[in-house]
Amino acid sequence: MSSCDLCVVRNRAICAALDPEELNALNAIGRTRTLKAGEALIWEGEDSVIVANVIEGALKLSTITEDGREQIVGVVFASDFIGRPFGGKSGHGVTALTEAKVCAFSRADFDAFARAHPQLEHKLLERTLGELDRTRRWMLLLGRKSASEKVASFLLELVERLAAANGCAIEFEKPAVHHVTLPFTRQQVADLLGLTIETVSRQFTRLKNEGIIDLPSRRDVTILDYDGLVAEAA
Amino acid sequence: MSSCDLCVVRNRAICAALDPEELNALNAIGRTRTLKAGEALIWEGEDSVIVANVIEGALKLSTITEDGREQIVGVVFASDFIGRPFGGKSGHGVTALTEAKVCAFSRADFDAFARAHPQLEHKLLERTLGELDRTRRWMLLLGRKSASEKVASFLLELVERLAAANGCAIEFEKPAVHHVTLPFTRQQVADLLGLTIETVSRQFTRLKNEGIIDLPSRRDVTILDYDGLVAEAA
DNA sequence: CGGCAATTTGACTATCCTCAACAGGGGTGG
DNA sequence: CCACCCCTGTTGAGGATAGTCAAATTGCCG
Repeated sequence: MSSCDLCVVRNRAICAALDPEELNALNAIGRTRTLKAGEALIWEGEDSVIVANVIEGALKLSTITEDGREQIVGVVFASDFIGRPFGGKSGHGVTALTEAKVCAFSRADFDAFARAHPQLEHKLLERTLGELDRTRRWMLLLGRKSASEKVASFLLELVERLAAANGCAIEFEKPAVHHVTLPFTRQQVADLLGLTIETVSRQFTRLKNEGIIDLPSRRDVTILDYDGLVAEAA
Repeated sequence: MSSCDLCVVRNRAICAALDPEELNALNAIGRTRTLKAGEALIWEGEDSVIVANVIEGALKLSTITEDGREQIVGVVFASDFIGRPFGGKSGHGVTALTEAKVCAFSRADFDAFARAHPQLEHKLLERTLGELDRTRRWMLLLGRKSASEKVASFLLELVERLAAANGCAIEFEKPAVHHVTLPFTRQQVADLLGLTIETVSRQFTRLKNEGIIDLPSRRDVTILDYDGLVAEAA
């Protein structure tokens, strides 16, 4: 029995394309790995040597300029795919935001396996197309939105994604009071939104003062007025 | 004989994965279409009904906020793929920047054909992964670079991509004097960089005054000091 | 040559960044 | 168990970058 049978993302990750026998073969070339918060899995600019599925936790993809400015270019959660198959260097580093568990493969092994299993490649293609859509939506935020719009949009996107990552894909009650535990520090939120930490902090407290959100702790946000937040997101 | 035999992007577009017989079958479901500059091929938010290969010219992918702010989220040239296969709405409009020629398919037809031809899906996957890499690099520009860095980076990326699109993939002499004809208006450059038209204009004239570029006409840029431009791009 | 749209230039302003000081809270060690 | 410390986050003041509004200029097309 392959350990995949017990995998919590078995039916949501790209592995869902495989039948039990194929899954066994894939399992044979992968190994699960646990990362502490802050631990890096892939470094920016290195030759792409591993790819992985996220089983649990959250990781950031980010690039840094020579002079130290950082931009987070993606965040992945359970069931998402990490890495750059089929040649090339990885243009961004991958670092755990929370404690995380991934199912990692050597890139060469994965490439060969994928090419032999078109169903898997198809899933990967769908996932990549979706990620590209999401990334392009984020570009509108980075290029054209104000600080207040950025922060509001960020919170909305986060509740939606976390809800999806936790399986409740069917129903998502929008006008309710939501609660989120951020997998980010303020600095990381800033790096995601293209702002400074101070500006992010000011926007958070402004939203709190206006009664749109509450901030029970540094890592927690309660959305008290969902429609108000939508209005802020422009 | 399929018209693909004469196609100038035959060996660079995703069609390169197909043998002559398969190509015939693909050709049967596609039709070439010519677009004038400014003409739209896909509208933002509509159900994805067509996909296409670019044969000639340049097109922009862009999203617009309700209040009219626009962000260009991608630019495609000859041999690039357009559209969103496998369900979903298109999150951005596609509009010709120059006169353009595309090879268009009904999305349903293309989906079915692609699923039956893993080689084609593989090419599409590689292309999509590459596009995702490029898009993520652009996020660093949007989120973390200053106006002067944005404009310099834009010019460098453009000469590189146009050189690649014109086939000279092997050799690209960096330190030489380069000349580019922009497929963009100033407004479109602004929408690409997340700036205003005035700021773009000021940066162009500054680079000109500093002898780094020359501006023979509104649509033409000559790079006089490549290294200087690289230095500006940070 | 005139008209029109795109671009440039100028003056002023607002937003966000920078630098700096302060506050809070979670963990450690006494 | 409490006090202290360090890290993260918040708040404040001032300044710089890019945006806004307005006018002048260019160059393209009939």
